[in-house]
Amino acid sequence: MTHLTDTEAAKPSGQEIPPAALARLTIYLRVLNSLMAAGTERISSEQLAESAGVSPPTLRKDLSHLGSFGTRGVGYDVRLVSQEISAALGLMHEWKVAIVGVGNLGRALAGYSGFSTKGFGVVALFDADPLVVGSEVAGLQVSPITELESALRKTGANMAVMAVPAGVAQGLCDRLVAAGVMSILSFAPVVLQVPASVQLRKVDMATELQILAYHAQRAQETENNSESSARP
Amino acid sequence: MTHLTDTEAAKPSGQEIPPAALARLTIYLRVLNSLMAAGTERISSEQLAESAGVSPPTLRKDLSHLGSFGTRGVGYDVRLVSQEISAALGLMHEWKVAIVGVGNLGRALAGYSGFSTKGFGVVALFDADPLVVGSEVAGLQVSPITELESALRKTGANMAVMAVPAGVAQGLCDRLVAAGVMSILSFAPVVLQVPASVQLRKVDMATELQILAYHAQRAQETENNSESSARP
DNA sequence: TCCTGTGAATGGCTTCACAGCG
DNA sequence: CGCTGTGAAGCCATTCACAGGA
Repeated sequence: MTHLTDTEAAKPSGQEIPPAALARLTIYLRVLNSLMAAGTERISSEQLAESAGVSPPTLRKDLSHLGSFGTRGVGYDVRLVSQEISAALGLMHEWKVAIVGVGNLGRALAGYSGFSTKGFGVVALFDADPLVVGSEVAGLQVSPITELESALRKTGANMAVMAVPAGVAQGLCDRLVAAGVMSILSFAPVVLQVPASVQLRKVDMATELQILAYHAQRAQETENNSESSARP
Repeated sequence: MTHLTDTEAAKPSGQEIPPAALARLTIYLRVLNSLMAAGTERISSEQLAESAGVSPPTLRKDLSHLGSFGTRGVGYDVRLVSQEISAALGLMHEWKVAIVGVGNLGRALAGYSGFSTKGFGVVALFDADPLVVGSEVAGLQVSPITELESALRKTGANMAVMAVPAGVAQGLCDRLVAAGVMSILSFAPVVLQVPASVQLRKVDMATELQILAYHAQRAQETENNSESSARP
């Protein structure tokens, strides 16, 4: 009753992939690609699951969201599964990415080799600093932030990565949205408000470290407790 | 029946905080700290929830994991809640962080101002490149990777951030674990294998972009379908 | 009366065991 | 016979509506 989009009901292409499964699919894709580079042609769910750090049933269930393309009694064709995941994730054509903010982080992102090999191409760089504007980074000339809208249109960028200070993030984010960018990845340590139609993802190092600190503290407390409370 | 650790059942201090709630708590903390800097002393769950981008019930439930320190009919004391979250996350004492890999990314991380103000201090930098070793980054001298173990011991680092190429990540990770580091944040685009006792978190830009691509593709397909399918 | 705190219900993810096909 | 594919069950977390106190 919930999904009315099935025209044939043969392949689950209209189904939405659960977020947790989606994140894992990207991991499988990476493992498969490195297997392919190493010349491996076939792999079982058990081996692939171990390489990806998940349980075999989880792996099979995740792949089943895309369809059934394994060979029973044998395993998976590495190239085929890689291709199917790529297709499901929308990586068959290249996405054009603009990087906003060319500090150390922006430079690191611009030079990230994983970009070009995996369906993403950096097409524009922006910065507000006059000393940085005009310089060449990773083969691209840095544009002034004043030209954001025009350069986005000219390059046809449809994704943006924000590597800017917290204070200016929301303003730039609004400009990106107004310019028609529907997918944004932000490294700025602030909560950004965007319309529901825009996909926003956040990478936040402070959050990650704080989560680690929480677990580390818990581990220490448990240790202390088991020291002092020698009693079942 | 599940939790047998309650000695008094008054304050939920022995309870484990659900992962999703934990991640949100770090966001609340950031919002609260910026409110505090702005001089705000009180805030309602509704306002705080909006600033953090969550629903009010979610916020209240999350905070209830730490105890009850709001005033009914009034709201929350900004400073108090900030302090409680900090205590729960283990941020009352400073964690000593070593950064492994001083490329553009490592440099960006070393210079990240959020570190010092929020319970984390960078105490050591490592790199394999002889050209980088010995140089000063963010007020610290870069040590050669050969001195990893000795420098970790000397500085008392108990957390590590890895900003290294995929190929060398597992080897360095093993060395960190062997040296007693129990909390690792990795930016390397590979699946790292660690003992269950070690907390490993991963930040993966490729994964984030791929997830964005998936949603962007879905949005496009939906758009196309509603165009062409006037009626099957 | 207001806003917080929480118990109950919903929904989704993971796990399991078995069916299905090469 | 081996390994994949999947339906069903169990479990966990989030969500909601209401109770509870200042």
